[in-house]
Amino acid sequence: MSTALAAPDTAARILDIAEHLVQTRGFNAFSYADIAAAMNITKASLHYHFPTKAKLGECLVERYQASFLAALARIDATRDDAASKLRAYVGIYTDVLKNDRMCLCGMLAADYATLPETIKDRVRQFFEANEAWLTLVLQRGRAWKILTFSGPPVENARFLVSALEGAMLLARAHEEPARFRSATARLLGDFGAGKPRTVTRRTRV
Amino acid sequence: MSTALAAPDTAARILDIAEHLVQTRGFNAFSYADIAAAMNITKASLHYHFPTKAKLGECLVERYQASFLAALARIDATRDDAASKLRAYVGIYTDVLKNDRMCLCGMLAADYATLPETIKDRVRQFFEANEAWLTLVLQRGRAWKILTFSGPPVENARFLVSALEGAMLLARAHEEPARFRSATARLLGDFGAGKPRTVTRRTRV
DNA sequence: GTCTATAGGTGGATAGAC
DNA sequence: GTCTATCCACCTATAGAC
Repeated sequence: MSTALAAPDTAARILDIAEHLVQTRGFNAFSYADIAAAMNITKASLHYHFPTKAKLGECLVERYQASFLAALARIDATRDDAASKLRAYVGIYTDVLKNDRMCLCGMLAADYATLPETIKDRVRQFFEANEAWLTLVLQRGRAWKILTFSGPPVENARFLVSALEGAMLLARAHEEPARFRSATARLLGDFGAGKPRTVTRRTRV
Repeated sequence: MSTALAAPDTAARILDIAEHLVQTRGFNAFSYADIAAAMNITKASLHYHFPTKAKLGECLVERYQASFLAALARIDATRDDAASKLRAYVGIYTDVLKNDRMCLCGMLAADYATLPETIKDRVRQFFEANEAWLTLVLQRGRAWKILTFSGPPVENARFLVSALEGAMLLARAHEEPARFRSATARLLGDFGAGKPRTVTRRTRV
């Protein structure tokens, strides 16, 4: 939120680069050497800021979740109805994919079995926070007759998260971001949160 | 299809173990040493059967796709209506997850950026074959008024695949296979392919 | 086909100078 | 905070004996 143009501190820059590497390659497919090369410093220097790769991973998820929760708070502050909130939520994922990245925690979910316990815990916590927020949005959206869906809100929230993560995963594998747009349009439509005004044309049958 | 009880040949056993490792840990988180230890042979012996890890990966996807296509052919041969076919298709994924495995190609989709080109090609081919089969099922299912959905069949097929992969991914991270069941029930219901008779109880609102 | 032995590289991590 | 230098474990892969 600061308007200062000061260069980010070293720890933050390390996290930026590591985050990008994990989101594109996975936790087991990047090394301290990769980060060091990108920053023009040595591997040893990295260990001063993050003693182990496990610690680095923990900080990575922690920061990612904080930034995600901040985005959710902004949505709550700026969007009135549940449909608009849902569209904004999907928009977060869309922005992530725009940079050819997978969701950090979606990627870590694939690496899950190989992660240190501390990181596993934080990944689960990330998804639970997402589901909790979505559950509230769905509950209220249905109560106010803005959103339409059947079944318990929490199950629909979980379905939304997994469908979005899966759509990101496949869109990346096909190198076709358009597949993600198609999936989200369908998802939002199912919940009665589509945006008919800005849709270019609606395919019929 | 043979009824012989002969021990599988070495190459096949290697593939079995490698497949399990990739499905649980990912392509970059297993080594020849892991396979060698599980088989009580040396790493060098593995290289006789699969000269490089890239070749091993190719054979892995090739075999997986062949077995998947065979399963689809069995569905076509034994199931009449599109709804039943769709449920059987979801059943394949359910069986994979039962062994605490992720779909092989779903896992490789996460590792995608780090894969050799030859494996990338095969992964995409796997998903395209799935989408093609599903597209046909959806087309005919709607034509015969057995399945209900809106939009082009191919987009719905893609949505199904990505939603299933995402549901597997998240169910594994939460260590709760029940989440996958919930997601598939919802998916099948959306397409009018639910199985109301065997559902224990249907949650209402 | 499987072994021993080894090459050549990279992984995360540490010690200690500056 | 960053460096050089180094450690040891592990990686994929090969050569050549059996």
